[in-house]
Amino acid sequence: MVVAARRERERIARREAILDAAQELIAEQGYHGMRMDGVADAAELSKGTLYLYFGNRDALCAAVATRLLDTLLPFIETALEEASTGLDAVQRLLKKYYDFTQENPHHFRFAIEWLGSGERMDDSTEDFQIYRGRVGHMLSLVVSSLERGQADGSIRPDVDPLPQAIQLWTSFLGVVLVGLNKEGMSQRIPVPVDLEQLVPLHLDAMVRSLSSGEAS
Amino acid sequence: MVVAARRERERIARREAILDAAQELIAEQGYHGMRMDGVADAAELSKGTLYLYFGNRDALCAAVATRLLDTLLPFIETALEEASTGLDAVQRLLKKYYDFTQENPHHFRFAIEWLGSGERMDDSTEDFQIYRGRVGHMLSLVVSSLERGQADGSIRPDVDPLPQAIQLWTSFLGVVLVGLNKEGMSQRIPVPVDLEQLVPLHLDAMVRSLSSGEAS
DNA sequence: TCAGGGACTGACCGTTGGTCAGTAGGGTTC
DNA sequence: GAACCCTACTGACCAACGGTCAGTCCCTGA
Repeated sequence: MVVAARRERERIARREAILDAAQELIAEQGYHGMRMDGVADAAELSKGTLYLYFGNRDALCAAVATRLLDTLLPFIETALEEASTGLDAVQRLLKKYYDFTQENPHHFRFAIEWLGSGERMDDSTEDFQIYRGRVGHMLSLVVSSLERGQADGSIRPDVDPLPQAIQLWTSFLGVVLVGLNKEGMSQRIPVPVDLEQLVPLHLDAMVRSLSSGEAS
Repeated sequence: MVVAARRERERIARREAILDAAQELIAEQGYHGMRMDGVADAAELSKGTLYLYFGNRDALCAAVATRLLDTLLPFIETALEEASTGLDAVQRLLKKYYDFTQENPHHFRFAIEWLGSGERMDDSTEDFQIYRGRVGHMLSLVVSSLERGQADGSIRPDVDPLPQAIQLWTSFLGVVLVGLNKEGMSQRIPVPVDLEQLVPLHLDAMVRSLSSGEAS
């Protein structure tokens, strides 16, 4: 059926239009500032229509997050190729992710909220499953970098790659979370400190703890 | 005026009653599940009255959080006294905080949400200022432990205590955040890993990166 | 020409944080 | 002890927002 194929194309195009509208609103207002009414207005659709394309608000957020994360992946893959050792690859990967959070702070906040949400956020929708898959892929890149480091001798052989990758990832999340709100945070954390140096400091700590001790 | 003194006592008692109600609801339902109507019902007051004692919902949450954090401090102080070295003190402190998050997961989620909230959460109220002060005190304990470690030689002398304390704290936040939802997280992170080992793994990494290399 | 159905609409609903005009009653003043 | 005042408290009300659904429009295929 030719009609069915055209319908499918139109459906995908409309979905993309909704995503465009949502992404722009999120970039302006953050995930919390993004309203379904606002997306409907921006996409020139009624609110009800949004729910024909996305299960609920969280699913729409997840779909936008997936889009954003997909723009990051090529950069990370390039960085991994350019790395001289596995340990170097881990550093470059985290650095690239950090740069990404600086450009897309709202995406990062969404990810953090999801991880901390307990049962509050409905992540059973298909769009969320897809996002989850992307996160899993990112983690697998950390794991393989650790394995690469053990193969080339730059990373301690007694490291267990999978749990260590999670440790690397999650500890990095906390550092970035605080480093992200440099302006507001200096009031939240009632101590005078330059948050700009936090990420390099953390990367240094991670490298020290992973390094086999061989000359780099 | 005797009357004024009694009024003041009554006011404090009522405030405590509201805090009791809120704290119980938070323990049951989490910070997000806590409703102002629910607190009013539980405290046998009208909702309007709550706003005579707390600037807004966030302020009430912060006041409960302050209460909880205050129960943690003595345990941490004891742990610091029992520590043999500064490096040991850092480990014990983080471990005690971790135990606290296991017992009070909702408090921890609130703290994370505050840190990541950007401008969303109104933390300008007096109750929030007080909470902020408590957080600052916790951080100062990490700083002094690092200094102690440099004095007794267990921690590298080239560590800068204040930024390093923030790095320790924030990286720990991320690890605990993920470790907290052990059940749900195993579906969020699409990788099979025992999240129970995450915190020890992270503590080990932190010790490796801080240690001066001297025998413990 | 007409029946079928997919896409879309927008008025409506429930929930919830926050507001404010009004009330009750103990304290103060004369 | 009467009149007044002031503090604490009330609860009906509002606006914002995620989500729903009966109804409409129009393309398609017979």
